[in-house]
Amino acid sequence: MIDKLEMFIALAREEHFGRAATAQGVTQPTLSAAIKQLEDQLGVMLVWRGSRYQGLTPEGQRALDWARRIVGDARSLRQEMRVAREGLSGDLRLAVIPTALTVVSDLTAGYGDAHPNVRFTVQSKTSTEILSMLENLEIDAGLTYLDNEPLGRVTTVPLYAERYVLVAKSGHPLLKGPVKWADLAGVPLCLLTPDMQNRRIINQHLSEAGVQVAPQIESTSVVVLVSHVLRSNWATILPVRAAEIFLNGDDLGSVPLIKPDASHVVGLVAPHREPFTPVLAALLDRAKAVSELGKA
Amino acid sequence: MIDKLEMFIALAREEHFGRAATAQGVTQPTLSAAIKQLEDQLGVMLVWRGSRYQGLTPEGQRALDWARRIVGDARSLRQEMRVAREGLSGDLRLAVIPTALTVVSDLTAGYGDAHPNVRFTVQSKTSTEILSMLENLEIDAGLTYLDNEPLGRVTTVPLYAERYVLVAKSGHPLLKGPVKWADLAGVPLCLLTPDMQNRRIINQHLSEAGVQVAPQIESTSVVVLVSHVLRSNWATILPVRAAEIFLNGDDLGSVPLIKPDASHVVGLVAPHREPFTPVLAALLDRAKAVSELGKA
DNA sequence: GTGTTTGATAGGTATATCCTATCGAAAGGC
DNA sequence: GCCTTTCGATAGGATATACCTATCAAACAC
Repeated sequence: MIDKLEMFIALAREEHFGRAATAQGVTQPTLSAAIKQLEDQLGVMLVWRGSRYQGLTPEGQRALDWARRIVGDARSLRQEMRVAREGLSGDLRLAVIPTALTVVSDLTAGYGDAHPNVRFTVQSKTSTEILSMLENLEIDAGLTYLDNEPLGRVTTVPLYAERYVLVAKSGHPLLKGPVKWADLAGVPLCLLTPDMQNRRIINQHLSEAGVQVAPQIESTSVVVLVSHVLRSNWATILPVRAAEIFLNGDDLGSVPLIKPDASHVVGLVAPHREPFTPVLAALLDRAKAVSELGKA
Repeated sequence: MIDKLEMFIALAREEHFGRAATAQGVTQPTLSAAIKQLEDQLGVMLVWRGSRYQGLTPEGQRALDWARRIVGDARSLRQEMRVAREGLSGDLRLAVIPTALTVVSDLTAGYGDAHPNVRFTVQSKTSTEILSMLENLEIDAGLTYLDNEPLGRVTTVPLYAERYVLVAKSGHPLLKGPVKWADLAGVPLCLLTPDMQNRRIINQHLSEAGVQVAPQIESTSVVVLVSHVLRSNWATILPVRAAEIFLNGDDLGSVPLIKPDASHVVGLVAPHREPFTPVLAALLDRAKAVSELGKA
């Protein structure tokens, strides 16, 4: 039963029998049979059938919610028993927005010492991807914005409030002192791609300041932005936490962006499943410990 | 996996391999093997083994919590799919304290008309039995006291506040007007057995009024109490809701018990499992509709 | 039309499940 | 102290389930 629910979740995620089967490490006929058996046992059709996958029926959608919960709880049970057996261990899968990647080390630093048997897997993803991966049980926790987009049924630990700086090569004319958002009109910029929430936030502040931008370079990676800034006169806008790792040498400079003094809360999100698994509970504790904001 | 968790729950409940196997409709070797496989899969010992059942290990206790949740959710999934298939139907298992048995018809009256395919099974149980049956998934909801004993993780809908009356054969000298608890010293009484919470509540009020009682008749059934009252000069103490069904004729009389004007809240309790199954959600709605108290 | 993609079907084999029968250890009766 | 009963584990065998490979039929792309 639980195996079939896992396959059902995989099918809903991949929207493709063959891919879902591969993801589950079985062959396509096995997965097809499993879905059919699930439908027989539940007595309802879960998937619209044509010659190809055509989405879930309404019942399938409701069943998916239960399946996610049941499978998630079953994994929690197994994990908790493994912890009882061999102490905190296993793999903790994180997905993180690009501008918060440097914060991961704040979390792992203390954690890794205390629990050397816990491995971390960190992926860089957009905030919407993070939420959907959380739903699909593909990650255990995420690091993303807490105050902007609807989050769903999750536990959150606020970590810090993003503040923005303009980053450019040393000597750039705007690096003299704090820069207003409105001053950026006409400044050549490179920014994250518009599917990233950070970019949407920046767009919003720019447009509120009456500035139109058409960045010459867009990327999903902060490293790409900074390396372009280093080799040209382009500037970029980054949260302080994302920028400071590049500011050790003399090549780059940064100044605060003001008016408004924008601030967006970033924090840890995890599925809300009481009680938390020990590995996740330890991560949440660690997050609360390093948080700059009020304890949740 | 889920079947094994069901067997594990049954074993924890019955504390006996053979009985648990019977309860699950399998033979004892099958259940023994299932538990052993569960232990192998989880990699921990769940049950203290001797030549007989000796309780759960600490890991077994934790696993039991998860097992209850997983099995409960799996049942919810199946029930919700059945409802999607054939409308509200199935069996709704209730356990009720004896003094609230007459209230069940308030709930079922409207419910049965709207959903004729839902069957009710109603058992009379003590409040502690109700909570443990709720935990063990043996019932879907209960009717019990809400304000006295710790309830655990459940949803509650308050229904009414119990008020107490003295019930005796017409002509009994105490039936002239309201009776104080303190007036009951020396009055021959028959009461519920001390394992019932109602009796503990009554004992408390009596002892606070300085009255010692040693009932000649104790029973777990209100009917037994009333039939004794009818045939003798004994009196009994009952909540109004439990007494009024017997007060239609002229044979019995009742007067309020005052000083203090005791009041204890009775209501519906159900496992807290979001979202609720449709059948249970309908019952909770019905309970809120007939509640005399503030809506929860 | 032709080739490709996609999910369903068929058939065979390994595995898992569940039963009956029986055993050995511990507990209980007298 | 010995005998009986209770309880859970074990053994062996029949049945059901799960999963694979190979193949098919329908829909789509061009």
